[in-house]
Amino acid sequence: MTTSKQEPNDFFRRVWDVVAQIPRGKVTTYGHIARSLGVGSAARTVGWALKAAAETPLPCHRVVNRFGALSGRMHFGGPHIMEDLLRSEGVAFTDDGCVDLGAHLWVPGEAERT
DNA sequence: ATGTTGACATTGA
DNA sequence: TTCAATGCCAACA
Repeated sequence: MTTSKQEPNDFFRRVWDVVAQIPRGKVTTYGHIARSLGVGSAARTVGWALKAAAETPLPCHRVVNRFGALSGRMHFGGPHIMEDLLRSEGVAFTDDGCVDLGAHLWVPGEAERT
């Protein structure tokens, strides 16, 4: 008790849980994560969770916006960090500098299919 | 304490 | 078809 409730609410934890399940070389989008959580519209909050996840061991660099653009690359401590990380994992980029979702888009739940 | 912003997405007109 | 408004949750001013 006491007070301490420093840990974030379940929402953040759920987002982190999904992000932690993203396989290497794959990427997912905020909307798919939000949908997997059951909210579907809280994509913005998912972004917040990722920002918090920036200080966690979660592969937040595998999460991009719906266009496959590395929206949060600026929060990694370096604008090229995210891109370099994804490339290092075997992710392909388009001429637009976005991730090839058509080749690396991973959806939560599809992998849980026992 | 309240209001606004923010790593977005979806729906409505 | 394209443009605008709304929804969600948390942190910051």
